[in-house]
Amino acid sequence: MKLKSLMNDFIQNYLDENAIKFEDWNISMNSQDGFGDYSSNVALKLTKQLKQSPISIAESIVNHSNPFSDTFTLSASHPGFVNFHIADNHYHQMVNKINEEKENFGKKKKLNKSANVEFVSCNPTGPLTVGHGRQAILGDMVSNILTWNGYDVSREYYYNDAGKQMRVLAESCYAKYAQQIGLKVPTPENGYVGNYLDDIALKIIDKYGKNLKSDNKIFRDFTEKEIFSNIKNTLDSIGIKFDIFTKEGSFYENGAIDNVLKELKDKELSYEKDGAVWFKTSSLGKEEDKVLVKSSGEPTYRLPDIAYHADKVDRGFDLIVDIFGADHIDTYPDVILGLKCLDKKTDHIKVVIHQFVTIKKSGEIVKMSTRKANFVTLDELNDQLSSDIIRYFFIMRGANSHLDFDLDLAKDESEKNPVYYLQYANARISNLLKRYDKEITEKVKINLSLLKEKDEIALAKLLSEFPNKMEEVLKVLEPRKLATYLEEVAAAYHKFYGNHKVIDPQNLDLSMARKKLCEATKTILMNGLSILGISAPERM
RNA sequence: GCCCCGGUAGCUCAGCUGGAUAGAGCAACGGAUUUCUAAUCCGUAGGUCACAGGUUCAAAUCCUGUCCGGGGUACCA
Repeated sequence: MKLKSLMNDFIQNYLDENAIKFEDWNISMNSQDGFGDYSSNVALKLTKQLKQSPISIAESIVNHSNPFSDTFTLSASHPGFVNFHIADNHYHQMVNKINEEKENFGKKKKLNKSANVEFVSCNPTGPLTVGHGRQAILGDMVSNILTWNGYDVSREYYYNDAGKQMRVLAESCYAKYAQQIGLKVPTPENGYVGNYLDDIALKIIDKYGKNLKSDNKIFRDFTEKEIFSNIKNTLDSIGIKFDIFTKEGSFYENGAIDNVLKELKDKELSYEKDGAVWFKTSSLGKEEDKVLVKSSGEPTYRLPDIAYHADKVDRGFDLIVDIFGADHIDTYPDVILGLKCLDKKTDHIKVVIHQFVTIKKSGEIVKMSTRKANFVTLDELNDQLSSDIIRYFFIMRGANSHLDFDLDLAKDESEKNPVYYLQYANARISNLLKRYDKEITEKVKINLSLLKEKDEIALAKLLSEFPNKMEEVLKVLEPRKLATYLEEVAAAYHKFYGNHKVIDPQNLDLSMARKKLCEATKTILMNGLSILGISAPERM
């Protein structure tokens, strides 16, 4: 039944019968018509091996007997393509299949494989910014993509509540506290200055009074708790929940970090110099060695990260995905290298890197600096925009491209806003289906072979591609690709809708066939949108 | 200096595991509205795919170099 495998079988048959050994061909969908639905480059690729012109090879293939003539016919075209013309009947069957399988169409059965997706992983030193937002949305959608493809997915948030940054945070919070009660305590150098700390300081005064000393644990613990609960609320409001929160501190407590150090030392992959412990990365193909433990005795981020990843590998996941910002581009290879040194498996670790986000407001780019509290928080976006819009805008660009978040466009509730294009297609269908049931009450047998118009076949063809598309999306872990596909589906539907009347009491059979096509379209849109975590309203 | 990402229509970007005439949205212009929801559709116009070499039957796509933009390059995370 799978179209691609039939086409591949056809070519394979030809090769086998002519005793040709060859594997390196592909079959791709044609977006423009004129050359059939799919084409293969097999003849072009065989030119050298067979020492014949590509077009004559293509003609020979095309004239070979075709056991799948119910599904496709063939043609050859210059300079040597083998074209597959798919029978409408195939697409009719696909529409039928979509309608039978509904929300399971294109969905993979459980693989019995586990996947772990780590994302956000931001230390509780301040509110989430739009930069984290991109990562949060990306990670959530990647998780959904894996679930859809049969993985058991756990979403993990890794953070450090014990490091230097947290100490600075506590000092900054004390400074705010002291300032609130009239003491002249300066904000620490490189400290945090955001307004959110004022709120927290006030809460501390409320709850614990004005007599706390600067070294009171409350400043650290209370602040962390407050900020972390805000982070969770923010994530919650855009529909993101984590299964596991892992603290960096636990790897100190359970000795994992000491073990890493010991093992590297035993393998002579680390050494001491200037009071610090160095990772001998230069002997592993890197340009220079990296510090694992500072001369102060504190580890760099590298060491716990290695221990943490070793732990993830040991937990036995079949797939480990790390979603990182562009600032990790240079650093994650060190972690992978560390794992290899510990003889850990690493080829099942996939790293998704995304570029940074800027906010565009009134046509101008808002420059952001985290420490100076000159940033746009995710909450601010949340206050102004629906989670659908936020989700959609964060994947409007591929992860590897810089993202200008156009606030004015996002707020625009007109047709200029591309997110509505998808939702509108679904709303149109919903309304039409309701209307159909009101206007046509006669029972009619379903006969999809009445779908012959170009717009109908083009739409059905696109819908049939959904499972292939999801496989592609799985390979690259790139939600944008799915969004692009859904835009194509919506466009094909709007076009069909504009050119053809679905409800026609004069032609009940055709009405029914078209209704079925609409239902299939709705299924695809809803399946796709659910993976993106975007709602599919019935009315707009 | 080194590393990563980007440079495609006036603007924002798809396309990039090489394939046949490079796509979409916005903006511009012209049409469709007694509508199955016009948040839509149809049409016109708009391109040396940054530049230069190379590989190939075939390059926006791969390789090398150059230019421009963004980011990274800590005993910060």
